[in-house]
Amino acid sequence: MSDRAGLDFPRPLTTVDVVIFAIKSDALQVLLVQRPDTESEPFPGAWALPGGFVDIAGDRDLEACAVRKLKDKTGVVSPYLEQLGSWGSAARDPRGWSATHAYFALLGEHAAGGALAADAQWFTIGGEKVKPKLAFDHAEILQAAIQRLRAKVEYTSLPAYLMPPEFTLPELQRSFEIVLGRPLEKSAFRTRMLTADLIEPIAKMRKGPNRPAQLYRLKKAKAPVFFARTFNPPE
Amino acid sequence: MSDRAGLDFPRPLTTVDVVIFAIKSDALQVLLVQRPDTESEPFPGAWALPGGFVDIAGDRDLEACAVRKLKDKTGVVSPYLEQLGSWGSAARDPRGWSATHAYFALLGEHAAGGALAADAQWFTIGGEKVKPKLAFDHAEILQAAIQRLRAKVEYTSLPAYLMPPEFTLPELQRSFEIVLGRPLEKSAFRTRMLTADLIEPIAKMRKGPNRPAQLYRLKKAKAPVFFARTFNPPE
DNA sequence: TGAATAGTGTCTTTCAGACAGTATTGG
DNA sequence: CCAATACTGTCTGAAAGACACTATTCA
Repeated sequence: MSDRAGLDFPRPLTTVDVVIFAIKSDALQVLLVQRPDTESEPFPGAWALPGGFVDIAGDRDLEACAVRKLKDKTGVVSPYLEQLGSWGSAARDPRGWSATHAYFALLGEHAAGGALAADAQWFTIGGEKVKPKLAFDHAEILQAAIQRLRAKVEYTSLPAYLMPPEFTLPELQRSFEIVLGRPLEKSAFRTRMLTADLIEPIAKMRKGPNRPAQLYRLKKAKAPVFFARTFNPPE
Repeated sequence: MSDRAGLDFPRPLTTVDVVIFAIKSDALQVLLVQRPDTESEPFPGAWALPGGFVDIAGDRDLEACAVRKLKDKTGVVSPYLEQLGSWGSAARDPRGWSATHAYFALLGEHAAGGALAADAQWFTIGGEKVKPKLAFDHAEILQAAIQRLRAKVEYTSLPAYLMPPEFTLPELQRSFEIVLGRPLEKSAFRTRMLTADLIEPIAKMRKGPNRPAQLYRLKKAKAPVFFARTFNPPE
């Protein structure tokens, strides 16, 4: 770098993309948007992660930009937003050297049911991907997000953010199991959750054709809890 | 985004910074570089993380850019390089909206002793920072790197990358303890490491004024090992 | 009363924590 | 033999795995 603020060299394109997860229909799903079907845009008509260019006039920082894009597509703000990583190379965008800052968000089932943007749609995750072929390197980013989510669910309380405001312990366990793709032991799960200072019972029960279940809610402004052991370490 | 590749809007500055850790003099240290003392540059004379602008002609991708900056300052390539996160905002660089992609690298004690660039120097880490006031938001990035390193050392084998090619188990344990800032139990440490399929004994011993210690080396091209429990979970 | 699901208890296993005890070198 | 450090063994405790058992609702 020379002196006198020599900033007249070409700069990469800078974008932010958000991997938005929710549990719908008893499955882990991700929100995708369809790219415009104009030939002048890269990947016309393809599905992609919600995202776009950083607006240096409007976005104060990267996270604000991610929140904006999330809000644009879902109308809600996520209870959990974490930076996933960044991907930048000469090849990932045909328009030139570009770098994207990827975030991942967890939405409660209630929030995921609201009014989506017209070009947005939920897709079920199968294994570590989704059926349609994704634009750019978004398949790779999505895979990283799924791996990160699965890894953290082994030893954190992240699935709590996928729940509606009131939920039962069996429902919470089901969310863990959906993300992990394997069953968990009921009693170990219960003691872990109840000793974690994460949730609190409310004076209501979930009724059904069987024994009612205690309803809980997340404790106020609760950051994710980290456990000292993973679940059920697959040998 | 309109059609016809309307890319003529202002782009953020894009940089890569690397937090380079090594153990020297029985302490965790980080490599910093001094910024040029010209008034036309931001933070003249201040210490900063090694880094700089992405060169869209020369750097194939972000990681290649990070490797280049690491090599420039230390002359070596790191056995471990992990993406840490990105920081981008209107305020962090007086020259305008900028985003940096931060990496962190672990260097073996041997590699950290080589010939540094003239403007580079090692600094001991105290707590979660370093004595000099850092340029930009680099104090925040350094703090995040230290927290990430400490957190991962609880349940991974990362300190193995801070070792020279041949080392004893007590030496490896000492590296864990330096990073964590607390002592570990000898026998639990040994069984954990030896069952991890991480290191292998070589036909040599480390001599001293006492019982010789078995020397080990990292197994070939070994990715970090994840343990199912943390050490010594602080209550 | 029985189906269904919620929730508890009990026994076992695994592995870290604590710490004592043995091993092997140089002086 | 002694100091010093490497290494092993043994007991304990905490939390998970497995799984049986009890509890409470509706039909």
